[in-house]
Formats: sequence, structure tokens, C-alpha cells
Amino acid sequence: MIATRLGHEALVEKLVDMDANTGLVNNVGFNAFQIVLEQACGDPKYAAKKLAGVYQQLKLESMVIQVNERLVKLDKRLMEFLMLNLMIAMFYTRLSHIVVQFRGGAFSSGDFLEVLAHFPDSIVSERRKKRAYISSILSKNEIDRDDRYNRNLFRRIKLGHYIINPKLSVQVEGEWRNIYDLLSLDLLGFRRVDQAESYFFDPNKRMSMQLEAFKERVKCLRDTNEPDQALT
DNA sequence: TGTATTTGCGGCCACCCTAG
DNA sequence: CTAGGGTGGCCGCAAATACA
Repeated sequence: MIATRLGHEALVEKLVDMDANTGLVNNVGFNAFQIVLEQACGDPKYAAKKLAGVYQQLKLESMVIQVNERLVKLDKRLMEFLMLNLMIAMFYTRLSHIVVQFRGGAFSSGDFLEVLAHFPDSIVSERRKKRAYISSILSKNEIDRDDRYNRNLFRRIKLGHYIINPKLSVQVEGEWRNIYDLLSLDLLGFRRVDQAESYFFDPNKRMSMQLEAFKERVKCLRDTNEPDQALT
């Protein structure tokens, strides 16, 4: 994990060859790939120079998730695969800011646009970096969308703003975990310092209130089947 | 094992809605 | 009222499957 964080390609290769388990998660619920993405999202230089090498060495294939008692396989070639992992990767660093900046907001196409701009074309084609395309993926996989290939990955909480479907589960170390049990809602608003694997809280009254409201809403969506009142 | 048919899927594009 | 962009339909390719 440290090796991926630092973008040390040769070391990652060595570890993967030694059968290091890339599915293990750290204390905030991230696996090696998601740590790579978090790093890439916050550091354009890392995205441009280190990302491609480490990405390749991790030898990703696919991930399996569980939604509505159905198993859904996401192949690594699918944009959905990358976008779900990006949402996870941006959970602590970016989501907190968005929640505070825009009342009742969450991830929007602009967040992906901004972050993907620094990704090399070998990982994301130019076409896939366009706003229209990103929007269409978000929309297509929104839980209420009537689309043949809707994978129910996202929940829209207002126009153009999405979060990971609160009823989505991922398999971690052989166990099915709800995504918001794996990612710690209580750590929203904390930030990572330097290369450390831990997060620190930056206290701010207004921010705390917005974050509390957001956390409550997500918990409610996860635990009930009521249609979301705030969505018009 | 080669060919036909089906199904899955990515991406293009136009319409329409929303915010300003 | 307008521009920007979210939304959803659709087209055509490619992989999978069925069948001889």
C-alpha cells in the first residue's frame, strides 16, 4: 500500500509477483487500487507520471459488487469500473469539500472531468474524459433509471449530483460489506496529511453541520426503502 | 470446427430541462 | 430568455452462443 501511494512501480511489481494480496483494505476501507486513485486525484504530477506504471503492475481484472441481491461484475475496461473506484477514492478528500461548498451536493460530472484530465490516455481515452460521456455513465447507472444495462451503482441526490448507491455492497477479504460501513462516514471531513495512512479532523462549525446533515441522509438512504423526499 | 444468430455493450447525438 | 449540460434513445460493432 505504501508502495502504491509513493508510485514505486518496480516495488509494486515485485510485491504483486510475490502474490501480495491487492484486495486487502487499509484502516479507511481502501484497497491498493483505490489508494493509487486517491493519490492520483490529489496530485496531478503523480497522475501524469506514476499512475500508468502502477496501474499496470496491479494487474486489475474486475470487481464484483452486490446490489438488490444481485451480483454485478464490473470488468476493468468498463468506465463504470473506474468511476465507482474513483468515487470511493475521492470519498474522504473531495466529497467533504463538495458537501460543504454546495448545500446538499455530492459528486458531479465536473469532479471527474477535473481529475481525469490529468490521467494518461493509456488509462482513459480522450473520449471518456468528456463531460457528456461522464454524465451519461452517471445517469445510466442511477438506481431509478430504466436502462437495459443499468448497474445501479449511483444514487442521485439532486440534479447532476450523485453518491455511491447506499445499498451497494462490496466483497472485502471474503466478506460482503455495505459500502458505507466499509468507508467511514464518520471520517468525512478529516483529511489525510502527507503520505500518512491516517486522517486528521479540521474543525469548522459550518462545515460540521453540513457534514452531519449529509451523513444522516446517507444513513437514511442506506437503511430504509423510502423514496428520498429531498429529490424532486 | 466453421458459420449463423443473438445478445451485450460503448458511444454518439439530439432533445429538453434547469439555473441564472 | 438563453446557454449549458443532463438525460435518454438509438445505432452499429463485437463478443458470445447456438447450431450444423
